[in-house]
Amino acid sequence: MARPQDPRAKIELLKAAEAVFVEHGLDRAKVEEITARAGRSKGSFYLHFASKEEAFRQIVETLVARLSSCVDDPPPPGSFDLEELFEQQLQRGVETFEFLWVNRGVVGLLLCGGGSASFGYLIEELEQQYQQVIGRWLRWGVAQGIYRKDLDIELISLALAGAYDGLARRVVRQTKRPDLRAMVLEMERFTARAVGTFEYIAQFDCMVRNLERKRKQ
Amino acid sequence: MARPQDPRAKIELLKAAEAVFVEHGLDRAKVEEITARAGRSKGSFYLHFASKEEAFRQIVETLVARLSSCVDDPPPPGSFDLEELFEQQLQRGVETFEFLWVNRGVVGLLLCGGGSASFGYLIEELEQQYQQVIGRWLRWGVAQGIYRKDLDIELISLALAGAYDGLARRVVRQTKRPDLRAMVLEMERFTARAVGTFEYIAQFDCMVRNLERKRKQ
Amino acid sequence: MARPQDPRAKIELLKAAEAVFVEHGLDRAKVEEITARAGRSKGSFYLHFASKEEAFRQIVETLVARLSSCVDDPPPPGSFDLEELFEQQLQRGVETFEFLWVNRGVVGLLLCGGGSASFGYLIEELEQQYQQVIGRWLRWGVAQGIYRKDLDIELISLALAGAYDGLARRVVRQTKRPDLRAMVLEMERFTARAVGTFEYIAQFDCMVRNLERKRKQ
Amino acid sequence: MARPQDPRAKIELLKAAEAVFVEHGLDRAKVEEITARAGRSKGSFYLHFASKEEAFRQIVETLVARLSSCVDDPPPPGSFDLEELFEQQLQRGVETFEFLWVNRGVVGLLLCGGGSASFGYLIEELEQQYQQVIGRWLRWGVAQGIYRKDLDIELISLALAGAYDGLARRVVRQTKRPDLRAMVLEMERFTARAVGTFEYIAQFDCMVRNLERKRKQ
DNA sequence: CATGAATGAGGGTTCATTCAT
DNA sequence: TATGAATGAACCCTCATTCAT
Repeated sequence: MARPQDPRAKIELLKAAEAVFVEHGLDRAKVEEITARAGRSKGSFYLHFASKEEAFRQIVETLVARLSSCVDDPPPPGSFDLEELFEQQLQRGVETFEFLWVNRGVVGLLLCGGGSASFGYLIEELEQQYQQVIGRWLRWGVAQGIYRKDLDIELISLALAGAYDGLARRVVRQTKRPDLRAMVLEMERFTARAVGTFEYIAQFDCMVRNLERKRKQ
Repeated sequence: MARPQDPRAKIELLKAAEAVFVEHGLDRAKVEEITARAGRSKGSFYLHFASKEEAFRQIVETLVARLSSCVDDPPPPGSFDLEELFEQQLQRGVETFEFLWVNRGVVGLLLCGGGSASFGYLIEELEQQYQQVIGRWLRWGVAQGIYRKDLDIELISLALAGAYDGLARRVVRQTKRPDLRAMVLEMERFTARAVGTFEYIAQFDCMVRNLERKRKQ
Repeated sequence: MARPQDPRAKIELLKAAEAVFVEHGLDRAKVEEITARAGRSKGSFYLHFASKEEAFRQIVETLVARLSSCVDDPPPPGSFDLEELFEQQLQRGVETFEFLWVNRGVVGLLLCGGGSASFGYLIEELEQQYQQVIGRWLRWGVAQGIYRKDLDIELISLALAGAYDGLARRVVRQTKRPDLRAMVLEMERFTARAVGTFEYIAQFDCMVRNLERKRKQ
Repeated sequence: MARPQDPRAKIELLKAAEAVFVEHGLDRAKVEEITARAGRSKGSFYLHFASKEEAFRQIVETLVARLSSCVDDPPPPGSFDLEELFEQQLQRGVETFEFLWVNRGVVGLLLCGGGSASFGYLIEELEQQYQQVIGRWLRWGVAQGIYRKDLDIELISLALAGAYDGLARRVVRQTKRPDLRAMVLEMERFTARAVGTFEYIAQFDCMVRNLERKRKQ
């Protein structure tokens, strides 16, 4: 019977908070600016968040959780269709980068130490997780015979994680939407050449040509 | 403001400031903690720096300037000894990463958005600069016939800059000094495979073998 | 503001308010805690009280009013039965202390400056009133020839009011119900000795013995 | 070499704080008002006190400590000059009440629950301590044969402590300095009559007369 | 009338910066 | 020049009160 809670309130506050955090970082963001942008009173902020940090945490943790689910482990050993798998991974990659692009504000924040010294651990964990998945793919590729046997997995996964990481940083910094598909494809090609056997490189180029042909139809 | 007499004062303050900035970020760093660590008075800080931000700027700009000089453009067209050049670049890369390692505190700060939303432009400029140099090397390599002709220079330079960037981030985060030389060599190998012609890749492996042989003597 | 319908509401709110005020004092008591304890909405509080202070005032003023009626003036000059009078006063005193004990929460609050600097006047007035009644009894006793003629009424009434006051403070602070009758009786004995003539003291002891004999039957 | 700390600062702040706390109680006192009255900046308050509560605690604990030392235990068994002892105790009492009068602001605050629900324990402890000392004097007096043997020490000490307590409350509330000596003397007389044997009461009156005679010379 | 979401004034505390010594 | 005491603007958060439903 009481005034029903405005369902847009929290969403608008989160949106405003996101914008302000992106603009100023956690420490310089003012709760008052957040609420002003959301067109609400200062007090309303505390109806939805226990503190400024709490709102920040909510924003970045949500993002991290979604980014965390953006990578697949390699399939279990057994028969599989390489071309299909490649297409899947490419699709996955594009989706991920699209997600990054759409959320480039907060992602930028997150990649920059979380806007505050105290949230760096989040991105560190995420990057470590990514690097480990890459490591597993590398080992899988070696086992499949498509990647070179002499890879220093530790170093290469570091470099590859770094390459994707750096790419992500650059994407979120753009002002115009880049051709994300081309970008991911190029990264795949890049990776294939860096770690693939000569045979696989040829096979890879062939897969890419097939893919492009399909798309044009 | 006249130059103060005691030259150690500023150095000690900078050292302390660096440590405190690294630990807490610009916004949460307290001038008092800086001066306390430097064993100086709070007032002395303002004899050397106009403000907290100014000290921060000095620290990061100095670092950026030195990092900025860590890359060489490719040599002008004409004859050159590829092996010597490779060795030079390798050497350069190791030195750069050693510098990063030694200054890993501030570099980490810098890579994390400068510890505050307002210094991100510094690292952005630096990364852009690196990417451009990489782009020039790529074009040079293509012109030399050692890199593949079908490279999307824009994308590849982005990816490579990202890879080095990501590697740097991971290095400065380590607690134990990694084998930097192996790391740089691996990155070179990685790059060579990613962008080199098949011929060059073979030549590259050969160069690496020669190099290792020399080192052992 | 029309009288609200639900009469239990106000009672429950007053009970809850009393508890919360006793626990935290006026300033630190939160309206929300009061309504939560009363199982009502925050808004309902303002249907019954104009403000938090108003509720507080209502609680303490009610108490003060009832405490105010706990003392009798001495009887008019003329004949009277001293033993009966003594018994009446003793009874009255016990009832008063029982009332204090039952309401020890709010009484404690009231005696402690009203939980806030702004309600001290209430207790001051009450204590002054008590002191004056005591003064009248003293004068009456002197006139009756049962109290010593050389009493400094002003001072003695001050001391006696203080003694009862202090006793009240101690009673409301107990966790177990003390023997209130013994307490009041002791105070009466104490008073009798302090202000009575030697004759009256003997008479008093006799009255007490009679009383105790009656009670045992 | 730096600006020396103004030695009056803390004292002035304490004085101002005392006044403001007395006026409004802990919760309603504003740090800003304290510093304004002390003619200082708001920040200066925090150079001397960790928090508003801390300043409050300092003020009341100091007072309690001094009040705590205002009572003497009875002398050890053995011979002693009763008149001298009486004179000493009278003197002691007068000094105590003079101290209360001089500090009537804070004492009033203290007696009113410490101005906040959370400091009540201080006065409770103090009052308990006083009551115990009174109990020891009573036992001593009984042992000396000057107090009646049938005293309910527990109750009487409660009543006496209450009487002094109530007196103190009334004293600190006065606007004009009362005749403290007369007051204490009357309390002594009051006590003597309440608990003394008939013999002692006579002796007491005699001591008082001697004392008054001495004073007039 | 009853509800509880929304409001926003208010105040404690921090800390960069100034400045008297 | 060097010091560190003093300053006061800034800002988070609380909570009494209002009011739309």
